Amino acid sequence: MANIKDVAKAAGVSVSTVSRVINDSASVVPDKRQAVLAAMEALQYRPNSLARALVNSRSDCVGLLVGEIDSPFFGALMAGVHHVVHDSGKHVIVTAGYHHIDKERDSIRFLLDRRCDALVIHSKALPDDELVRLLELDIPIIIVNRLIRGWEHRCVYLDNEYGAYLATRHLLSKGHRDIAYIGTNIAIEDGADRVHGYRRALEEFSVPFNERKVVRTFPDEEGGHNAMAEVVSRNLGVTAVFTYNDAMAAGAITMLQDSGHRVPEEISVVGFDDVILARLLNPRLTTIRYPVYEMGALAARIVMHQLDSKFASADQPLRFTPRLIERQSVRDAAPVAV
Amino acid sequence: MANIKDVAKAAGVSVSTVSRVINDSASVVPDKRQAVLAAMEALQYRPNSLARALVNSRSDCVGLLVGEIDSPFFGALMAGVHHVVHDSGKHVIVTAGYHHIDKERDSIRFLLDRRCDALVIHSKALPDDELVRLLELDIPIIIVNRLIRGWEHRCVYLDNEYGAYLATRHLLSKGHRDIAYIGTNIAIEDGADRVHGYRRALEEFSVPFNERKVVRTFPDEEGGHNAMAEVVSRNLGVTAVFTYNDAMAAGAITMLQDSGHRVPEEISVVGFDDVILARLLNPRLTTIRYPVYEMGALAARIVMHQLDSKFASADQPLRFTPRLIERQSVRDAAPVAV
DNA sequence: TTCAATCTTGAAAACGTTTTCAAATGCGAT
DNA sequence: ATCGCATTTGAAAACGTTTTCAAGATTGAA
Repeated sequence: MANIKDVAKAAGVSVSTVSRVINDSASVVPDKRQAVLAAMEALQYRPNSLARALVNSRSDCVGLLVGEIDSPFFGALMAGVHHVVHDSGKHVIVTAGYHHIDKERDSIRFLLDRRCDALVIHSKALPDDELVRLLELDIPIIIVNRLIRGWEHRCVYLDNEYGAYLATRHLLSKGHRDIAYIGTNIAIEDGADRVHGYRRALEEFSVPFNERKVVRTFPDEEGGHNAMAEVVSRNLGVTAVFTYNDAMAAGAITMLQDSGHRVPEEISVVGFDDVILARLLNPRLTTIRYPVYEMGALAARIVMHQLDSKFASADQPLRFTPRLIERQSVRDAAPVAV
Repeated sequence: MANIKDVAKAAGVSVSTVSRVINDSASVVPDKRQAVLAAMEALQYRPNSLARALVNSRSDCVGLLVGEIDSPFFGALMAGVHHVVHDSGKHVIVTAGYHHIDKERDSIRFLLDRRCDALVIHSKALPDDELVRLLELDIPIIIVNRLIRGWEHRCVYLDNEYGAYLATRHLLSKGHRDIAYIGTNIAIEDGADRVHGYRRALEEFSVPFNERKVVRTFPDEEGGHNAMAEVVSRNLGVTAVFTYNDAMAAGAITMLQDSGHRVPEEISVVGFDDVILARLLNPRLTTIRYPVYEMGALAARIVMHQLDSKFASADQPLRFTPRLIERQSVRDAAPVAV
């Protein structure tokens, strides 16, 4: 592949001149400029971005760490980040941590080694202090979907407690009193927050919390399915279920329908996230809207602005408030229960 | 951030020695090695991968171009590629083309400029000759989900015609004779192939092809919804629908259910792709399995092997055969029709 | 103790850019 | 023609690595 020297030689000028026309960083007389342009075209020359990044110490890349690449939730996060970064003429490098501490660490190392100009990080597994050490680096970094005490200004997050509270309160207001919670078995903050929200709503309605009504499994469809089976087998007289995410809700619904229970006639279900899936399920899922696309976009806008104040600053609160999306998976509490 | 010189200074050795311990490319006496290791640790040194890539002319990155980042189909493709590339200790850089010619071109440029060692490309918009020009470059490149004449050995693709044939034949074998096809309005090879498969099955059953029974819209849920509405409004006595992909099938089903039609009792539906969604729809969607994860993994294995024959070669045919997945969205043709 | 063979080491060149700096050129005014 | 000034140019250094090469140190045998 042709390099800048080849172009210089072909155009009969020095490499400096070629560099100048590439970046038009200084004036070059018209005929030389033409010669350079022609040579670049003829040789199909493309500047080596690695060399360029090396000398500029700027790679024009924003690194993004997500949980999985293959998930609607992270898909929306990636899309939000991609969108604003591309609009700024920069690029995104995505890596996935699969909620595993070593993989998350490796991924962040990779992004740093690649000399990304800024980072947007979604980490579930890394401990706070390790993230803080990152934040102390002098590159723009935003943490998404997690709140680190003392670093609120660097975190774009959702009020998970309130989301769970909303969901549970909705069920309670429909007359449900025996509400199961299907949670994640990954030890992660938002998991704990959601349990808190669930408990707070219960308390508000003077419904005693019953540990047996909460089941924790892996937060995917299968996990939801298994958890639901477990709840049913416990025979707790449950009339409603609130799940950690929509995928688990989907699994729970499938399990219920397969075992002859009608949703929502017998059992109401509320999910969390409002991924595309939620609208397509049958019954359409009542859920908590998690504006993850917007949060990704905001995180990206913030780092872009920190990188270069020519990019619009995002004067928005970093804390997002979830919202209840009522669809068709909730009914008034029925006498029949499981 | 500390560089190799700082480490050398701190350890009291030359940069060459540091480099040697980093890569253990040559022997270094134990005490110096220890000193270097200690200095690296103390300075939190991480080699600059850009500089490294520059001199090695090897970036340890595989570039991947997909259609959208936020889609279950491409999610599976990315996951497949990610998986094998990571297992080989290399990294993936993903870009999205959004089925737009300029964006696809830019994305590929970006990956090439970044000096990716190899490329896996899913392109809908770029013309054949432009892709051929890429294939002629001397870096490993595999084209996914598209067949370029004369370059079969560089394309990992699905027999789309056969998939559509299978779907249509399934419907015909269940007694359906008035079968609508909801296709994509994007001018792309696989779109045309699927129409062919649909027509071939029709011919085989001596059912005349009726252009009015095919509606083309944007290949997403909304497109499917609109297309279905259009089909219904045409009053063609249709008893079954075959759609270009599962998202369109979801949209079509939603439209039918909202307008009081029962699926599959009145209308049968068959999708294409078998994304996660298909299993979760109600009724669960009968569809054509598109093994996109496997195809991504195969493409990745091939380029990895071309890069370095120490990676296992993938002795597999590059052409994948779709398979019918029977679930619950198809019934025998009913007398009532729309 | 000496010599050759082997190990270990550091200086310097290379990768492909951008940028600084000083030299060369062009131009208008005298 | 000459001077001064602004414009345009190229050589060289820099970015952070790896690698080649030759020199220096060490070892073992004679």
